[in-house]
This record gives sequence, C-alpha cells and structure tokens, in this order.
Amino acid sequence: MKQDPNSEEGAAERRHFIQLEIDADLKEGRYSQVQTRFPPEPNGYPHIGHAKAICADFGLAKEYGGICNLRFDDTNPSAEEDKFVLAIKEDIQWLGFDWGENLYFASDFFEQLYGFAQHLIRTGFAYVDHQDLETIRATRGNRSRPKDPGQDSPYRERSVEENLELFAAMRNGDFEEGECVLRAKIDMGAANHLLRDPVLYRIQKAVHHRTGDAWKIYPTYDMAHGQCDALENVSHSLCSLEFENHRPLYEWLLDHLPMEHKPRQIEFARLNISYTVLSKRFLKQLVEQGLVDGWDDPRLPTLRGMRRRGYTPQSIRNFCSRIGLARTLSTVELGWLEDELRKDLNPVALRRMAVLDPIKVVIENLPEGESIVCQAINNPEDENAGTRELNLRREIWIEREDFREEANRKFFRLKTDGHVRLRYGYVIHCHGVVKDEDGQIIELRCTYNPETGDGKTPEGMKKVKGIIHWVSAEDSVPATVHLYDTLFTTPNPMQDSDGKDFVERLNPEALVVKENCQLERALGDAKAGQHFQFERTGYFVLDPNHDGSNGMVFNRAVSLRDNRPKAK
RNA sequence: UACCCCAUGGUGUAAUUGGCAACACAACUGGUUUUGGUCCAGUCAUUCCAGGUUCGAGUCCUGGUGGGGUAACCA
Repeated sequence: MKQDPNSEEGAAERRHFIQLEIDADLKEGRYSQVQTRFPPEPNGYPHIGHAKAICADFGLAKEYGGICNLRFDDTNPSAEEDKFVLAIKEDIQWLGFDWGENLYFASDFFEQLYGFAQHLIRTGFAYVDHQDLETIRATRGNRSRPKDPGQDSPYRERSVEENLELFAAMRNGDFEEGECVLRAKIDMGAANHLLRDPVLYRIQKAVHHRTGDAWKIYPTYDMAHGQCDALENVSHSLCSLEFENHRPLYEWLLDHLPMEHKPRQIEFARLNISYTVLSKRFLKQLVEQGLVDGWDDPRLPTLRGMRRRGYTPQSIRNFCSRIGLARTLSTVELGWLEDELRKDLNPVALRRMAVLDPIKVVIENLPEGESIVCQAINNPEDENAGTRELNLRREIWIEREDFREEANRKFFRLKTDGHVRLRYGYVIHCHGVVKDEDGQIIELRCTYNPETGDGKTPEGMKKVKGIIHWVSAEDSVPATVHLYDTLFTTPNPMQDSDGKDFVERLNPEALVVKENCQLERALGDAKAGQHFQFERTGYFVLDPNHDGSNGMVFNRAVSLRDNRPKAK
C-alpha cells in the first residue's frame, strides 16, 4: 500500500514549527511531558477553523503520548449557554477526538482565581479602580499618540487593606455593573498597551450557565486563561495569532502568582478558506438573517453543516494535517477540502446510478414487459463490494444534459442519430426526438444493439466512447436531491473592497434543489449518513434531517472532478 | 499612529539550522479505463526589494516595501 506523506500516518517526516518547539522543550527538560488543551468559549457552534485547533491540540497530545483537556472558557456569562457546551462536545467527538476524564470549566476554578486576585492585591500588584470604562480606556493611552504614557488612576495607590475590602464587596454584590473593576498594577507607560494596568475582574450580574448567581464578579480572559492552563498542568498552550500580544501579560501573571508550573503559549495562524467565511460573527449574521437554514445548513463551514452535507471526520482530519501549522497568514483553496473528501470516499463509497434531471428514453426494440439483466459493479476500487443486477427495460431515464440535438466533436454523449453506451448495458442509437408544444424535449426514441453487451463492440462497428448512466422507469425510486456550490461567488468575500456588503456576494446557486430525480432501486433502502457515489455526478449522502416521510432527500457532498472540455 | 508578527511557484507547506530549493494540490500534455471519475507518466520557482557578512545566504545583519494582528470591563 502506498503511503501518502500528508496523511496522518505519514506526517511524521515533515515537522511544523510547534513540533520543533516541543522537541526542544522536551530535550532541554523544560517539560517532562506534553499536555495541551482545547479551550472554547461556549458561545457558538464550532466550524472548520476550530477543527484546525482541535486537530492541533488533540493531535499533538496524542503524538507525544500526552493528554489534551477540553476546557470551556466560560468567564463571560452573558454570552454563554449550556446548549453550546453540548454542541461543542458533540462536534469534537464526531471529529474523532476524546478528552476522556479531562473535562474542565474555567468556572470550576473561580474560587482559586479569586484567591489569585487576592494574592496580587496583597503583594501590591492589583487594585480596585472606580473609574468608568471610558475613562479607563482614555487614560490607558492616546490612540493618535500611542507612545505617550497613560495616566495613573487616582485609585492606583490605595492600601492593600482597602483593596481587599473593596474586592470582597465587589464579590458580595455591593456594587453595580460598571461601578468598579480590579486592575493589575503593571506599567502605565508600557509600549504594549495591554500591560497598562489591564482589567482582571469586572462585575456582571448575569446568570451564569453553570454557577447561576453565585458570582457577581468574573475574571477576564487574561486573568483566567493562563491560570487555568497552569492549574491543569498544561505544558503547551496553543492559540491563534491574535493573542500574540497577550503573551507578555500571560507570562507576567504567571510570574506574579504562586505557581510552580508555568505553561508556555504558542500562537499559530488561524484558518482561512476561499469562497467561504470562518468568522463566528458573520456566520451568525447569515443564520440570524435567515440567509441560510440554521447552523447545520450544509452550505456553512460549521462542523454540523459539513456533517450534514456529507463530509467525513477523516476527510476533515486529513485536511487539517495537510494544511499544516504556521505563523504565516494564508488562505487555503476550498478545493482541498473537496479533494480530501473524494480521496476518503472513492475507495469505499458504493456506486449507484441516479438521474437528477430525467428525460425519458423509449427503446423501441425492447418489448414492453421484457427486461434484460445487467451486472453492475458496486465499486471498481473494491472487489469485495461485489455486483448487483439492473433490469434494462423499454422505458428508461437518462440525464437531460447527456443528450444534445446538435453538438460539436467534444461532446461524446448522445446526439440525434448518434450512439452512446448505457453503463453496464448496451449501445443505443437515437433516431427520434419527441417534443411538446413549447419545443421542450419530452422523449427520445432509440433502439439498442443486442450485440453490444458486456462492453463488447461487434466487428465492423466503431467503438462508442460515450457512456452514460440510466435508470429503468419501472424500477426507479423518486427522490429530491440537493446540489451545493460555494457559499460565495468570490474567493475572498470579506476582503473585496468594492464597498458591497459580503451578503451581496452570497451565491444564489449555493443550493440547487432537484425535485424529480429518479434513483435506481438499490438506493431505496439507503440509511441516513450512508455515502454513495452516484456515477458521474458526485458523492451523495442521505440527509439525516429528512426522515423519509416526504420522500428521500440526498445531499451532494461534493461533485466528481470534472475535466470535460466545454462542449457546444 | 504605536507595539508585535509575517513574507519561498497559482495554492498550502518543506529545506538536515549557512551547503544542489523539496512534497502535495491545482493547471497543462500524454497514457490506461464500460464513470469526461480513479490510476500512471511528463511539464511548471534564479525564495518581496536593496545593500552587507561569507568560499557559499531562502536561512545571518542593516535598511526599505508589502501584508496581518492588537490598541474591549469579548474570548
């Protein structure tokens, strides 16, 4: 068996910068084992961008024989909900990763984090500030003159006792939201503005999805994240590049707190994919404005959307391994995702015939009531998949686009007075076209050549190049098929600077519904989530959201690669 | 504007840490094929620019240019 150097198994050869850093840390004894964590905030549904992080966090832990925790970063109760905790867990498991016993919530650490804050106050590194939000922002630095130092808060030099008392009062609910915050006392002149006395705790009286109203104050990201990492014994805390300038603060807090264990933050570039958006904000907009049918719409790059569309966990993992991990901003071609799915499905998906846009063909020399049994191969990539029988009958369906009254040489399917082979069947000849009053073709009159079974070309006959799929009318199962295309019409919908809203770049043909499809009989007992290759049209999955009460609905996960030259 | 980060083919990543620019995808050409699929073979870059160090620079240094992130009581 040939090994793909980009597959999960073969990836050992090429090491990305994080692997090299971990190698060095292990070699120099900075850490004795690798411990990572995936830290989502439960405020939305994961998408393919999260899959990159999940694969990195869980994948690296596995590779080094370590552990990866799942930690919910639930420090902002007004944004978070329990349903997202469930959804995130579900998606991670679907992707094929398992946190086992290692499930944490930042909210589990609230008491300890409170103690850390008291420690900072006692050591003179934190104070309660009564200035309002605008004042704090303004005094941290002038945006047009960022080099000027900020101004100290008038409350900056309060006594330890007073700060301790006020902080306890904050916790107790004695203050209203916005009345005061706890700030770190670092350096109001720091070049990195994040170090200009950042806010550590703020008052929020919202109900937390796990701790209810037990807390009136909540730690900020900076106060919570690194400390949770440390408490969980995380060695390598991976995050995206936007947290880069939080790293000095991450380290400052760890250095000023009584911690023996110091995790290390390493940032990598987040994922961009052409023709789609990977930003929670914009995805949310599409869902809320009803521009797509919910978070699991197969057009969306959400994990639940992709799952419903027919993407496999393996294909997504292979994709993540193929794109690698780096600090360079990049946009991956959407085609890679499709490619990985085809690669995953091609060896295993059973072949079936399905006519998506049917046109009737009458085979005149095949009498009514008679049928010819044809042996069809279930999967040419897998002998063990066996064969099935198809009945060729007088009336069959073929694809409307497989017939042209006139066409150039590059079109080698059926033409008037031309020949084409029915897959696993016989060569037919078209000698008549029946149209309705509007000129629409409603039927083709053909004859079949009995000498052409089993792919044979009789002596003296020109070999027929075109082969098309078909379904016998009497045996067919009607169905609806959803065809998907890119969500947007341009590769960088968010970056185009033509002044238009990205919504205007939505692709109206991202979903095309085909309602009168005719499937071969074997598809009648397809199970939800089962993948098929419809010959010549793509890979399809039975939509799990349709129970079959209104007929079957198949989603096209991805088309077959299409190399056809443009035929006229 | 300030701080930080990044720059290798159409795309994404490599380059034994200073030693013949590699892999995959796409594209193009051909071959095989009862799927215009799969599979097979071939073609496709003087590493953003300018200097410098060196026998030797994609890699190190200096200066540009371009792109990105941040400047929240979100994460």
